[in-house]
Amino acid sequence: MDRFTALRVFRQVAEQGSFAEAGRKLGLSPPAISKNIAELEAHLGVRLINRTTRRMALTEEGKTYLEHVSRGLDALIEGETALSSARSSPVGTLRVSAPMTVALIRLSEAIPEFLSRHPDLRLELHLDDRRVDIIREGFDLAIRGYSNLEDSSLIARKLGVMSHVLCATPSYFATHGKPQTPSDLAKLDHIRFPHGPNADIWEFRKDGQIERIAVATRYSVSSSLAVRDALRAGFGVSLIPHQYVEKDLQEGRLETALDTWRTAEVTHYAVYPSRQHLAPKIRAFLDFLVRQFAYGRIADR
Amino acid sequence: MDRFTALRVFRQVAEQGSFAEAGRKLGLSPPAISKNIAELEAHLGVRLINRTTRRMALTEEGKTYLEHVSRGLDALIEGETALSSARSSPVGTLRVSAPMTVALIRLSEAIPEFLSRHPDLRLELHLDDRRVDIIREGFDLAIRGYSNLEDSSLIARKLGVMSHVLCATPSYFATHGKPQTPSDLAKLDHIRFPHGPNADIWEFRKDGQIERIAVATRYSVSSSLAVRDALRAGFGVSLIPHQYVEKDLQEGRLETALDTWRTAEVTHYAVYPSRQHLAPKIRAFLDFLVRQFAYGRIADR
DNA sequence: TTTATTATTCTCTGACAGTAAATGATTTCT
DNA sequence: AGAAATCATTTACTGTCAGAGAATAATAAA
Repeated sequence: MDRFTALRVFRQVAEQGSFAEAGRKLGLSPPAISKNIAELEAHLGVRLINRTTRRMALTEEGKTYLEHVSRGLDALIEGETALSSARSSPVGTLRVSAPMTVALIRLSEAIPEFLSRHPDLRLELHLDDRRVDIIREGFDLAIRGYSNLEDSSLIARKLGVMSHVLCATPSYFATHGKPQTPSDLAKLDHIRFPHGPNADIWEFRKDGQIERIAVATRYSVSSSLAVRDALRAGFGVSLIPHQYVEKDLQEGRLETALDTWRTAEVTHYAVYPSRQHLAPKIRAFLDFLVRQFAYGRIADR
Repeated sequence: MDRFTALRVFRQVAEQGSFAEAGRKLGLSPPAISKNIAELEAHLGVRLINRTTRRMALTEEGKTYLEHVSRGLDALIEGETALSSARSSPVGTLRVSAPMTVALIRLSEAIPEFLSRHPDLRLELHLDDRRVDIIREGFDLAIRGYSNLEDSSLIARKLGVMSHVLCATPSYFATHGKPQTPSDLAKLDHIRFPHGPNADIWEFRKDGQIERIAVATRYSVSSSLAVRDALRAGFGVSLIPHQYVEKDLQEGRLETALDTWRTAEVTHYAVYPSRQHLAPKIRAFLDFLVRQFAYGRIADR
């Protein structure tokens, strides 16, 4: 028996005082009403409605049951309406995990405007270079710089690719010699960034040819911004996203090398649990991300 | 979709934190759990549970929905338990309609004991010689002295037969002459009781022979007890249930006539709306009635 | 690695909710 | 008064759907 409709029928009948009228309101045939009431009574073992063909009245038990049923149905319906706003517009709290540096470079400036565009949205942005378990920790979305996450049942939306450049200060190159081939790097000091796929091996590609350099380093630091600081201080060379050192290159603080070689790339993904019934708040943030990274790509020029 | 089970599944999954475990508790297979959740989400257009094969967590919307669902289901379950007592023992208020005189003769003495036997029962006994519409006026049961009520959809339980006697005061018979045949009644004063099938025609039967007397009367009164009072005052003759004048006959205040003729009978019925899911409180009162009328029949001897 | 558990998809089947037509009962209209 | 209309219910009947079973994919633990 479909209890839910039986209960709705019961309430409607009680309100209308008529089987036929209840049937009309609910879009059901009179036999359906009869059957629902009869089955509900059979299930409860209690007569709810005294009725002849012409008159009907709730029994005492029917009246008490009706009160509970009404409260129950109202709560359930209220629950649906509570969700209807979440289904149609971005509301609620959005929990997002993102790597520190990406967030600082790509997002943090634009977030205030994003939030002011969605006044009913609250954002919890957790900046963390860890690879978080978004289900366990309850994140709606995470940004990741890993490319090999297609296996999971999660959905990964590609946001953009960050090309890396090899660079150091002009003076460092002046004293240690500017490398002409990847193998020249062996003589230099490497600053290591432990996250990402290129932590311990730097790859350089040109014309189908691949050179791999083992990273030997005295300084490993898990933030690209700290890597940049070390570069600026003239400590050595490193691979770093072009974006992060754009200004330094323009203003001559840093200098690139091996420009003709293609090297490491980091592809950023937005990862979220499911494509089905994607909440508008997630949808909105996804769109925001895509826009931000697209804009960033132009700035990469 | 069966919303009721879907909601129960949803709550169980949320409580257990596992689809499989919820399935075990509810006696459903894993696919059934999956499907229920998926269909519920489809109906709402909202993702309620983020899940991989190994981990699951309610979404923000899922959490708010769960609260409503829990409240709703609790109310419904509470409603069922509220009825369970009414299904198993006589509790609540019992509304009964009965003719004044029958109630006084057969019931009122015994009712206190009946009520003390069922401490959770309240009785509203409406004494009214009217023929009430038990559905419209919300009675659980009515006692009627009419025999021709088999047509209705109501249930009629035969309680007992009251035989009538023709009587008057000895002095009345002395002055007006004691009737030897029904036709002798024409000369006497008739006290009329308007309810019942024998209001205007008195029938007398003997040996397959039927005599009918048209009642011509100056005094019609709708209570048998008032008829008795008029008889005692020597106003005339009347047909009255033997039971009502038992003492008067024993003590010589009244006297019967035409004893060899069979005359009017009133059959009393207990009438109630339905045999299906008969409430214990009604059941108990019915049993009480049957017992009372059976006892009364013995007293008729 | 293997093994075990979990969620999901697919296919299939029995049950069942609903409809239409017919019946019985009662009220209201003419 | 009778006739017509409305109402609840019963009886077939049908299309749908909820659930089980087997198979698959994903993940965690041993």
